Amino acid sequence: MPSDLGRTRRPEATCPVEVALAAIGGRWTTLVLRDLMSGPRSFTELADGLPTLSAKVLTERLAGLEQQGLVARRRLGGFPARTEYRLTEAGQLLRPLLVELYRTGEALLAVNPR
Amino acid sequence: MPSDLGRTRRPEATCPVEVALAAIGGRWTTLVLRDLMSGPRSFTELADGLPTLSAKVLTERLAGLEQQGLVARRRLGGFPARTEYRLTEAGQLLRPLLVELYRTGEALLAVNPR
DNA sequence: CCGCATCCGATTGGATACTG
DNA sequence: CAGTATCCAATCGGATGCGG
Repeated sequence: MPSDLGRTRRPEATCPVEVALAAIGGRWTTLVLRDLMSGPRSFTELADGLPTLSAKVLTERLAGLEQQGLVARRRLGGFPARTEYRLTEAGQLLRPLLVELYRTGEALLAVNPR
Repeated sequence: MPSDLGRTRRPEATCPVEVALAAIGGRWTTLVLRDLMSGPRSFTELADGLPTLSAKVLTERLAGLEQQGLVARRRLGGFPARTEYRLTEAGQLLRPLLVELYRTGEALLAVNPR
């Protein structure tokens, strides 16, 4: 955050903060990212780790992340078909942010427990 | 992020990550927080800094932040009435997260420019 | 100055059923 | 296994107008 405090007129897609928010935005997204942080996963493996997440939303999240260049899809032939999802180099950049989200949440809970 | 990778079944409100996301969630919220980071602001000062933000949404954001204990409201008597909003101690805890959001966004833009 | 009330269109996420 | 296709309820954010 340089010295442009208080100057932004509206949320712009090119603002770094907005870019980062877009990456982690949407329900379940941080959980999907967390699972991918520990290594490549197939569609079903991800779905199994998040049992109450519908296939539609998982598809949407993965498509969004792929479009942002954060996740790469790899179709593996054979039958049954398999698809492997893994974080790209760009996706790895999100790790410190997820850690900071966790850290901040813990600090908030310590101050103001529920 | 301890070793509970891949275990969460659904987004739970008590998860630290969800707590942090709730704090910064919603359009404009990070911009409102950024303006408050540099000191107390009145309703109109905040609105002037974010000209395309409707009063309704600003009210909603401030009410939400207040309910989470991140922002404190102080009514100043006199006429016209004045209300001062400032970050609480808990709200100050969000500063490193905002910095990290900015940092991460910059890094993403460097890898994958728009 | 500081909001609240109301309405409304758009987006979101969940449920369900079906396909290559 | 890995999705797509619909449909639907709920939420969200923007616009406008009024009131303390």
